[in-house]
Amino acid sequence: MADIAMEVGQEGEKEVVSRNFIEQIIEKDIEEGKCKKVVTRFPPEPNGYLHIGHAKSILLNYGLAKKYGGQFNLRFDDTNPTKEKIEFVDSIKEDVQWIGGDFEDRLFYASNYFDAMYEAAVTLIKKGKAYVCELSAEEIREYRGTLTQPGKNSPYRERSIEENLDLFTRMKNGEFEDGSKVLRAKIDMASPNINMRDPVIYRVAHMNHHNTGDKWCVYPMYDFAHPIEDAIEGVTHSICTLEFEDHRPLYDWVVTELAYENPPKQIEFAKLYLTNVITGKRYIKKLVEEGIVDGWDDPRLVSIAALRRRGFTPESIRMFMDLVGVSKSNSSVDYAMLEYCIREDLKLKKNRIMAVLDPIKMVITNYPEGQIEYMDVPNNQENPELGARKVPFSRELYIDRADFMIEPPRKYFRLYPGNEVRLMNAYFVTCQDYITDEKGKVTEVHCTYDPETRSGSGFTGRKVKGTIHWVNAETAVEAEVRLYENIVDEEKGVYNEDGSLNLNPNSLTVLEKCYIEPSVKGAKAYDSFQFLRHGYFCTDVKDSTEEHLVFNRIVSQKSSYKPA
RNA sequence: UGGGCUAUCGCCAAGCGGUAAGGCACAGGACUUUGACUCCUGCAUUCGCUGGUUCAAAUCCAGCUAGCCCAGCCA
Repeated sequence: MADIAMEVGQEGEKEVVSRNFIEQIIEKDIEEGKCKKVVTRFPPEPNGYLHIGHAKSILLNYGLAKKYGGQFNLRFDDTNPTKEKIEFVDSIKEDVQWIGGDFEDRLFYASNYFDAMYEAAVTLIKKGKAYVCELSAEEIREYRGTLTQPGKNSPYRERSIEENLDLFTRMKNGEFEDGSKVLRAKIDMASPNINMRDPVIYRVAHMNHHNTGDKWCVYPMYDFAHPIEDAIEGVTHSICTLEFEDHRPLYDWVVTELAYENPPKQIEFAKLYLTNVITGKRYIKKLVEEGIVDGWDDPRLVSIAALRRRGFTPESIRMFMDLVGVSKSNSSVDYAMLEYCIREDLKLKKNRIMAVLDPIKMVITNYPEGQIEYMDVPNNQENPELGARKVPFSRELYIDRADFMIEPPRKYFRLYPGNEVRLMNAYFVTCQDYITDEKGKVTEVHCTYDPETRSGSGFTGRKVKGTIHWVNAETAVEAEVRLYENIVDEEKGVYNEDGSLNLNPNSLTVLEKCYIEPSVKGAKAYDSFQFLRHGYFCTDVKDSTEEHLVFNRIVSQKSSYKPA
């Protein structure tokens, strides 16, 4: 999103270039010589899979580094072993790369800086700026005061430097139990900003760390660790979300007390919220853990893995982030904007095939029995570069139930008795008759075709208003189609107030006996394409086989047909 | 009188004292071998509210109002 919104008008017109507020800050820093080379980073904690909200952060940070010729790092902020797993670091690496956050060889771990952080803590103690506190967690909370009342000093606040050094060393050496002692920064218990009321900066946790194993039993807290991580890597602009604004004074306190030469600067921006979906790692996590969805990449989610499985492209997500922009106001972007981006990206890029979701048989009564001809069908009508294919056509076809009506409403111009339509890429057909079962459900439609109207023949004798999809009955491939919808909508939310689940009952619809063109049989051809007359974009998923295909619906195109 | 932040069209979002960009959505129309796509057209006399400064204010000042965040030994 760094190369966002640049519109150059006609010659002579003024050029409109807009920059987001972070770019303005960076450009000012560069101008003033405060920053020679821009360094940004994406610092996830490996405690879950990435979702679309993270994509905004990744692309923002990456885009900024790229725009200003700087560098972008991926760094795991793994300072709390209780929540982190190697499974998550692997998935995060993959997702960051997939989305286009190219960190080259700069993959870092906060846990690799534990030695430096420990030394930094010792430095603080020696400066008289940190002390070992033996208050319990509850007591610390009580001493902290409230939002409206100041806190009071810990009785351990005035220990000697020597004693603090000794105690901290022994904390590191494993002499104390979890929770018995913490190291605190000595700042101001009366600060109106609660984060400055002698925050805990190191805690004891006897636990195996996914990267450092059993080497440590003391771990730094985020507020202390993060600025150090940034400073070590030479990060110039440490971009994070709005809820960390109150932490900035502490961030600055740490880099100041530790006297880093070119201290990084924290800048906050608003998280991405999307209508109609569940963002928020903890909710996604809950759905996964409770088995409500079939994993982190369930297509009903908006994790990056799920978006990938649904057929969203990295390009479409990048375009989306460009359109969304960056600001400091909490906002919720309309899901329609994401849909627009995937339509825009796929429409010239992917094959468009014919398929019927709910088949009814069509018999062309004046077409010779046993004859098959192969129609030339462009893979994408708007992009000849994608080539063409041969699609078999014969006397018996399947069309979609929605494309035929016995008694059409006004302005319906697909098939109905007496009406003529085009079978896409084939002939004009006119409905002569239809057959229903005992319940009145249509089972067969009988038509006649006009040989002169073959597609590509140049026939201009008359026009039809409707064009419908079809599939040759004998050679069609049967498929199972799974239509996925986002798991919640905006109003209801995933969970009710009492904690019960509020699952969208239509979040997954399985359609059996759908028919797909035979010419695209074979899994590769199904990698994301436009599907059906109104153009669902689909992609195959892991269980595709020769005769049985599974699709995820990504998004439907707009349809301007509205029955009366 | 805790502190911090935000407020411009249904949804995002430019704008940074000189008289409201753009995109999505929506609504008309043209075109059409996908009712798609494409192409035209329309869509904020007004910038949360109220005052003030100024020749001129969405932009500066003051006071309100609304929303979000903060009292983890999470990040």
